[in-house]
Amino acid sequence: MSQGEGAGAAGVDLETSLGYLLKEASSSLRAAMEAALRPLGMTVTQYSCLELLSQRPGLSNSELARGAFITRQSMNVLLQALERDGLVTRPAAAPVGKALPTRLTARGRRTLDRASGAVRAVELRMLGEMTEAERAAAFALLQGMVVRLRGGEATVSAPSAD
Amino acid sequence: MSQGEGAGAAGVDLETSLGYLLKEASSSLRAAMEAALRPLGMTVTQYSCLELLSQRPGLSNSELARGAFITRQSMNVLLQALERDGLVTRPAAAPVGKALPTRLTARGRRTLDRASGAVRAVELRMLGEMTEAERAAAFALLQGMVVRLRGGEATVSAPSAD
DNA sequence: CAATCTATGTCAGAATACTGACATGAGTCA
DNA sequence: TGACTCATGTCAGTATTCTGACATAGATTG
Repeated sequence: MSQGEGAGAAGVDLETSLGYLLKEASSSLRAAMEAALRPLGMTVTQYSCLELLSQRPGLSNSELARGAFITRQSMNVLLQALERDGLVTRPAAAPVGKALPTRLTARGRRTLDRASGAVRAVELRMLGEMTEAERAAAFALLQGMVVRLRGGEATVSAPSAD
Repeated sequence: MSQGEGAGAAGVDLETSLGYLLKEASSSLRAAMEAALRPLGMTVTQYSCLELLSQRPGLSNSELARGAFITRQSMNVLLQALERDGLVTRPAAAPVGKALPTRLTARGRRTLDRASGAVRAVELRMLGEMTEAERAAAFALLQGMVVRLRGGEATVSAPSAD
């Protein structure tokens, strides 16, 4: 049966699997981002958090966690560190409910600006010579995969970001 | 200017970023695989290791680590557990060099067979109604990204054709 | 032959993310 | 109003992965 080399029938052929290649691409991207952010003393997750806050000010801890694809507990630890370092601010009390709207400080924005350039360079390198049509095709194909994997769930619900 | 909502010029627009979408897709795939493997009491990394060993018997610890996109130290921890549970075997002494060729046991193969079906179902769901041409296109596009990301690190040159 | 380089396996500690749990605030519904 | 459900923030413990370090085996090089 599939006991020798060729395990392509019952299993997933790693040579041609889109899932495996997707993981490889994501791993490569993460490694490249880590290398680009290391000189700035920043991790990928920290950058993701700051970038999210830049484009969607006032996101709560849970919303940031979903946007960075980690749990809200992990994001909470990260936010506490960022708050301690003066990169973000959170009100002591929630204006409504329990959600604490987080915002970048001036220092946080400056830190993000440096990192954002490095990350954009990585993304540009990744895109390379891809044409606009190819980028659009890749975007559509990946989006389709996400939709089917999640069963048609939305990504990050964008609340009224003031 | 770019400090409010629309930070599309200096940074990376998360709404249209292929990198962000790539991370989202990988996260979705991992979550789906975890959900599929949880009933079997197996993690994604464990499955990756067993699948690699099935298709490439005799891979060493370091080779498995590269194939699963983790460090060889982490893979070593995983292999020790798999060996303890009787799913894989490693010779006590290296036949050549220091590399220890790892192989699946009968029990490991049975465990993998169950998991492999579950994972293949996830991949099929991810592919959905994609045509063969679309799959090939996605594969080629992702492969290109990997090549460019792994390629130059200091040189952002990337001789563009346009 | 000897020195050097590279790759590997492994141990130990640190960093990161996750699961479990609890209390709180808001919305829903009888 | 009161019970119920859901989402959130947070604490605590666990699990996984990473970085650093060391010794060893083979290849390379002079």
